[in-house]
Amino acid sequence: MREVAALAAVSLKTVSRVVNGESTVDTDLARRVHEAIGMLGYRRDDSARALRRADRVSSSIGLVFEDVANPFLSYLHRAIEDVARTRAVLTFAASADARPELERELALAFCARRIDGLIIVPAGSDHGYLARERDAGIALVFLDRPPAFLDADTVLSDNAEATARAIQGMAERGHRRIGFLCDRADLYTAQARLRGYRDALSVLGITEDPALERANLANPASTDAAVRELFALPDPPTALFTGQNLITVATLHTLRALGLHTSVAVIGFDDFELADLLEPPISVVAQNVSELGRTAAELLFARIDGDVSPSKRVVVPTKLIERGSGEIAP
Amino acid sequence: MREVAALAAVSLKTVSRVVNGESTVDTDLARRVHEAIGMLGYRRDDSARALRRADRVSSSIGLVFEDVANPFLSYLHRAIEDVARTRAVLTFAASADARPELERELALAFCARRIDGLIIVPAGSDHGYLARERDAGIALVFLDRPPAFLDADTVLSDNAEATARAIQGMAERGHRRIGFLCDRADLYTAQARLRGYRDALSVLGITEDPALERANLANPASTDAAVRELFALPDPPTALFTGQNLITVATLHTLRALGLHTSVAVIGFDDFELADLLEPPISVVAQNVSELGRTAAELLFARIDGDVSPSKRVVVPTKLIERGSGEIAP
DNA sequence: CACACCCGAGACAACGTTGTCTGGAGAGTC
DNA sequence: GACTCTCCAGACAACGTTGTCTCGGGTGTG
Repeated sequence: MREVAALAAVSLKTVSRVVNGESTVDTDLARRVHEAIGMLGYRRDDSARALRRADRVSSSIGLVFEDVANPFLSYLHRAIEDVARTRAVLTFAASADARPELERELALAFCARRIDGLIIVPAGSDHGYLARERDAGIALVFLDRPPAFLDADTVLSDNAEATARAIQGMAERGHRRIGFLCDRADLYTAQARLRGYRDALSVLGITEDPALERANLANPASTDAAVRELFALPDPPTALFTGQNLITVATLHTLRALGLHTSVAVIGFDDFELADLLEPPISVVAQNVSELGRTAAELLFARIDGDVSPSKRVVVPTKLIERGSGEIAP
Repeated sequence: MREVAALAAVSLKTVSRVVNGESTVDTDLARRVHEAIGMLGYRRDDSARALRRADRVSSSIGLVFEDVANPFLSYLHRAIEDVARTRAVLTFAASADARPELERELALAFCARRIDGLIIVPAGSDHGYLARERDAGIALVFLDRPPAFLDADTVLSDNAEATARAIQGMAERGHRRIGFLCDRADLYTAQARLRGYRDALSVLGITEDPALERANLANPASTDAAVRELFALPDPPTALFTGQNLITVATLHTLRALGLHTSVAVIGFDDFELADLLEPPISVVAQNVSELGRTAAELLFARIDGDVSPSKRVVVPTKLIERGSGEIAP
């Protein structure tokens, strides 16, 4: 910038004005500045700019996800980015691997770079540490799962209700032994979906069998083992509800290996690519991913724009898509 | 920071030293500073820090992709992030939608935030504008596709060779009319794979039929139309090669709709989730995604660490996975 | 005891930018 | 012609840090 000013024979401040498109600059000076910028390849340093500007806006937001490669989350990422782009805001993303201490580290690293806002799909069990960051002016939105020990905007799917409806549908088709497979039991989504499962059984007057509930299936191998154990039971399930996309996929592999894919009913939480081309086509509880992402981004930007109203909690409805696998009779 | 210094009754510089873990601070003063930090919730501003530090390192890198929600790219994202994390480097990501002007805008926006390096999966046809950024000290690596009008490290798959091998395999099984479906013809990957297709036909002595080559399939709808047109030909293909994961998936939908999924041979470029559970299981040319991402990240960090050797071009081998669909006889 | 040496703490300036204020030139008014 | 007003350009300080330099006090040595 100093070099540009020297070459154009103007002051630093005039360069700044030209770069920022201020109209109060003489046409001739502006031309000289533009020429100098072209010759030197000068580009404004946006981080220094954010440091100095009165509003401290960095035009960037951070995303803390479990894994950017999980299709559900990468679609969310994209949906959020689409909203951010309309405001010329860049998006940071980081994978916390469902490790609370890493989640915290990443969230704080984002804050230390003075992003304008943070969208978190939390795995941690205490987000109190973010209160200070929010007080420092960083907008916060929790997505897919609510925060713990912190009051902040939250966007969720209707996990329990949707699961309950799916279970009821299976029961209406005659299933009495419905297996339930889910993610780590300390995650809100796993808990909520398990609650929906239990509520439905209770309403239906079906006695819960703890042997049919398998949680903490954090990887394909543990899911595979769990499915095999379920079907090694003396009285195996006739239907399965899988509480997350990766678990659904792993379960399908195992059912195929066991030759049970056409005889056991399956409904999965989360839709996934090619579900309709499998044999049988897979029924799912589909989350409205773009709506989840869009809503979270819009809440975030409203806060960034100065909204100080009480925290909001938005529940985005899911949709049961019956493709065949969920409608298999016992 | 000023408040911390005042509360601990030390100078700003001492706070800085404590925060940065320098050992030349009196234990008692350090304790007072830590207490003050705890009481005030102070956190260092890493953007101001990067501005002032001699090495100008921001500990962040940028990724410009076509779409962070494309599974191939989101896995790449993850692979790169894994390397970055070992160095406590944060990862920005942005989707350029294969729009060259947006790609340029995003790349420059990253540079304006003074990231340490940039990994680009390019769609643009001229990256000369990045020469200045590289001269300004930003490391650059091109991934999946090479840069145009710019000399920079590049990591690629063996697109043409892998495609040619797949086509040869199909020909050895008796196929003479093999359709080729690919992405936008201005993308390097589409060109390279098309070249492999043509080279193989030429080696095999099969006359090219332009009617069997369909490029510019940028979305599922155009892919669907192209596949239907191929099978409306008087002499339709007996096999298809699909040059990209999204095109493969769209093609499978259409083949199923046409009832041709068990009679037409299909090999797709890029592996994808559930390919093995489809009927028939889908044969693919699988890219070594984690190796691609890891290699790109390692090249980038080598540059960031000061490597000034000539540009490297790394080709990562792919693997043909024969699952059934590619081995269907004509 | 005098001297050199070392070490820790603070003062100061600087990173690249922008908000604020001032000054001077030109135009407009009576 | 003197005054005011307007407008544009530049000087200066500041954003939150850290590199460099200086200074003072304690330690070790002859």
